[in-house]
Amino acid sequence: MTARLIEIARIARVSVATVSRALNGRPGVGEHTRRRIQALATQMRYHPHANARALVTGQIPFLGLVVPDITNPFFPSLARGAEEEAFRRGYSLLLLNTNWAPERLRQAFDLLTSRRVGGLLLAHSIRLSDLPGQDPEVLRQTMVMAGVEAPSGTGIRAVTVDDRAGGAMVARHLLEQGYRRLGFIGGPRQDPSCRLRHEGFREVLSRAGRSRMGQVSFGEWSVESGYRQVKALLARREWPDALFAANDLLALGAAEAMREMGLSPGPAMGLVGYDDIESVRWTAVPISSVAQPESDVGREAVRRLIAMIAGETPEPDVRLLPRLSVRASSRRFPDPCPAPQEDPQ
Amino acid sequence: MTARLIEIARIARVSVATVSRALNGRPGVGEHTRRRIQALATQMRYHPHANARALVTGQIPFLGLVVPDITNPFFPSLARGAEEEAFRRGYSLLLLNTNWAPERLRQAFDLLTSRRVGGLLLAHSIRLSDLPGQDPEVLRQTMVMAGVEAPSGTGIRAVTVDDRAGGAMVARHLLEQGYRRLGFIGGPRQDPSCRLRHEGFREVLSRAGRSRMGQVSFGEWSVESGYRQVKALLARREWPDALFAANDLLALGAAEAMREMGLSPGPAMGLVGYDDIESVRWTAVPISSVAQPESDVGREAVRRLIAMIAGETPEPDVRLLPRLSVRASSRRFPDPCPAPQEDPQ
DNA sequence: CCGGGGTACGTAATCGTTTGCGTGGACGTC
DNA sequence: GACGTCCACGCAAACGATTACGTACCCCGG
Repeated sequence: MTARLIEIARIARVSVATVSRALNGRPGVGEHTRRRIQALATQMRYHPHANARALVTGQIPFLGLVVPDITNPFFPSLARGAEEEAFRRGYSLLLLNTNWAPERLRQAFDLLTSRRVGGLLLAHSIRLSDLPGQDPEVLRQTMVMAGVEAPSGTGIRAVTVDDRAGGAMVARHLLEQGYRRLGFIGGPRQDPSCRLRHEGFREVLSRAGRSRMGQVSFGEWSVESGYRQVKALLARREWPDALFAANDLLALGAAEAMREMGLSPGPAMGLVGYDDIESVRWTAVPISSVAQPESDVGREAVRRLIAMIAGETPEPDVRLLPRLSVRASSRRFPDPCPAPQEDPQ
Repeated sequence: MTARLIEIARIARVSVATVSRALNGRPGVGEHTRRRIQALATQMRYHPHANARALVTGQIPFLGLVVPDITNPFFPSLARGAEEEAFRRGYSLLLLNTNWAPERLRQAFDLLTSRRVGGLLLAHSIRLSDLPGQDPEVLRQTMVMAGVEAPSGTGIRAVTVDDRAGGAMVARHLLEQGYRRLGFIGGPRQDPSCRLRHEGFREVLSRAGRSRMGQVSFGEWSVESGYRQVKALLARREWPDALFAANDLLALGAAEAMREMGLSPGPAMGLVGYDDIESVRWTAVPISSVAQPESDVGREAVRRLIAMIAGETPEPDVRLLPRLSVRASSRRFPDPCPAPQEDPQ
């Protein structure tokens, strides 16, 4: 048990009000007694009771981070950035792993209404139907989307990554490397990320001449799907000479399919993935991939959320830029000036 | 703003005490008024104010999970298991990422003294010197180690994974596959995990005949170190015909070194790693590895922590068993009866 | 000598619950 | 008809802080 305010007050022969003022640096306390009280407090190992303080001030020093699956490597980095920023500002971060269960998503909002958290960071794609009977005005003031678009029309703040720009980067890179016909394999056709990555990719290609666009195919976000899509693609007459896989799982499956056809990613057929997960560095031919600034997403989202809770108007929404990690799977020419070791361990 | 007890009370024309009793299912309320109040509560969207309740009951519905780096794939799985179990029991899980800074570790304990959390899950190797001036008795009642040994002599509860058994499994597997001289490459010599994995490995070998033990070497937990250790090993006269890398980063480096020497993991030279991170599935030759039951560690640790907080005596410490994922890097003979697809995506 | 203003502190209300204790009425028993 | 029991409910004190307001005192100017 740590000491209470009242115990310090009794020993110092003053009222609790004075002790509170002294320790919080508020005016209205003599310099002498202030020192005396502070000394006493550290000596008695006083720590303010966070709950009691929260009850009266109305400030809740907790933020909730809602993720579908913390095991997915995108989220730990996001969590790391968010946690760091939150702690710096005196907040603690709650982890909520919904495991994709709508039920768990509801519980996350309950945390808001039961005042366990002061705000919510949603790194979880949601539909409007997932917000049943929540006051939209409240949501707008206590929620920030992190890494996903806000449901349209809700006016909820969001910090996202520019998927369209990512897709465009890939297209430009592949063209620069001299690839001629660029194919695309994706996840679910209606998934926003998938759609935007595809659009960015396509736009660059159409500016470079329509003939550059190879086959396009969609499926799921899985290794298996990547494998199947590539197998199907390579069964046709005309092959692309490079592939953009809209996520790294797809890319891993694609690489495997290519290998089985006696084709290895690289000069013969370029391959670029998306997300830059660890695994793509360790395939037989390391796979190029678009890296997302997950930590920054977390950090920026927290900054906005805290500002909103404090009643300030947060900075406007941002769309952070991804970065392309070029590896052997999409290098047609040996690097002219060998860059300083891209993947140092 | 959600409704308060007092507002419900006014409308129902009863006292707050009655409302509280009605909603919490406590006796002392007539069946009729109880229904009336419950109906009113749901209609008015009442949610109890967790903080206020916590203040009077003294129960704090938060647990802290302290990890050095959530980005390390061991911890998300642990966090997942812990979060799931905690939520099931009505607790929320705080994420504390120390980033290895002792300063941040101190802050974690402050959360305990300032009553922000009711207990701490430490998935973070610590020394006694990291617990400065903490009352050891308090720690024993509010902390559980998860995945790491407790500092000896502290009597702190711990849920760990049996590293010695893991090492032994590897040795037995390699011998079964017909490998003759087994080498070992490790992380820091004084690291407990490294030491135990080595001991388990060594014990099995010495029972199988001293001659089975090849070279042993230590370094750091990194790809780079694995690479260097293997290069050094293969510079000697007598080669082992299989290697146990005490963690997967080392194994990845080892595989790379072997490849550079024109040697690929498999029948020619066996290789087994430890931790079973995603990346080892995607190397040119997929690498066998010892998988740890991280989720179970988290879950079991939470169960014990909650029991302790509730004043019950928790179940005794456990040492969970790891599981070996056999892949091509350590298969000398083709699988006689092809098991049902080990790594389905 | 009186009054005004500033300083240093205490008193008490407040945040939203839970809970021990008191009380009035209905009901049953002798 | 008096008395004891129970039940359903209200009253008020907690929990541990913050903070508006009141008050005693000192100092200084007119």
